[in-house]
Amino acid sequence: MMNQLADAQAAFGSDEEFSIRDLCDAFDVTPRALRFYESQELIMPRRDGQRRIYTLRDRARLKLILRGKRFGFSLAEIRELLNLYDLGDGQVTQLSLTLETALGKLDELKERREEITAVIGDLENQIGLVRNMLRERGESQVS
Amino acid sequence: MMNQLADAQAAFGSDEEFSIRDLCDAFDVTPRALRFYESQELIMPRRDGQRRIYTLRDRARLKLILRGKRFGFSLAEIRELLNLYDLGDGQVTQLSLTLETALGKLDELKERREEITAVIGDLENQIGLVRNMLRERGESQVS
DNA sequence: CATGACGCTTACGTAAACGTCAACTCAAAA
DNA sequence: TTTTGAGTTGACGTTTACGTAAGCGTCATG
Repeated sequence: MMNQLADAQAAFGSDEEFSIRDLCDAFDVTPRALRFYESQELIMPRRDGQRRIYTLRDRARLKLILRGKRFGFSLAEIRELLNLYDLGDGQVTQLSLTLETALGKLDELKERREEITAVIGDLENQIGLVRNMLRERGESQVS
Repeated sequence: MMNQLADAQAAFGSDEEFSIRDLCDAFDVTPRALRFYESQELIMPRRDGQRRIYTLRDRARLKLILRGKRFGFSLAEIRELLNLYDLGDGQVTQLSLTLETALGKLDELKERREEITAVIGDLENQIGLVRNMLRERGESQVS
């Protein structure tokens, strides 16, 4: 029947807390993956007894994890990136050192963006070529 | 920067050839990796007896392979991309079908570029925050 | 009360992308 | 001619990022 009642506790507690399933559904990942990220110290949800409780902050971290993966970063590298974002939370240790790391990562990211731009350009050229071939042969059936 | 197609076509009529070591040194990969890519049909150098001989076209393909990897594409996906570039070489089969695939990949690439731009923006914000914290605390001791 | 549905941990399995090592070929150098 | 150096083919090992199955606890509903 009303499976939503299962969310009753979360509803009472707060609007900003999520079960493992909530996050899985929201980001299309498996519980196994989330537990694995936790074992790798990428997310650290608090516990209600055994059960994991995720906050909005955990959500944001997960978002970054999945983004990082799409760019070919390893989970270890992603953990580094995540640590950079933690600075806003009040941690002050070795701030300037971390700043260096951040600037490095920033350069890396910008270089990657240039690369992807180059690939996009090449691919657009190729597509132009193919379109010409189709036109010349009068076989153009695609927009 | 010249695009990959230009590189590949320059190979036409040219007699520039490379050993496996040449390519390894040029792109900082191991022979094992190149042989593996070959087993996955990403590069197909011709043989002089047993030995592999790579052309400029193979070089261009390798460049694309390594780029693709940096963006988290699997070798299987990269093979698809490479096949798109092969069209310039005279293959005409199922042109319009391939065009569809190419357009799809193009969208995917553009979306990734937007994502990476977002990440860059976030990181720049974080860096700004850290710089402020350093300034306010007057603890900026490391360059 | 029992039966799922969901979650937990522990542990082994797996696919991708190579690394590593052994054993061989083959041509050039010593 | 022996050695050396570069290249080759298996075959097995390794790391990453999970999948999968076993076995258990916990509720909420039939």
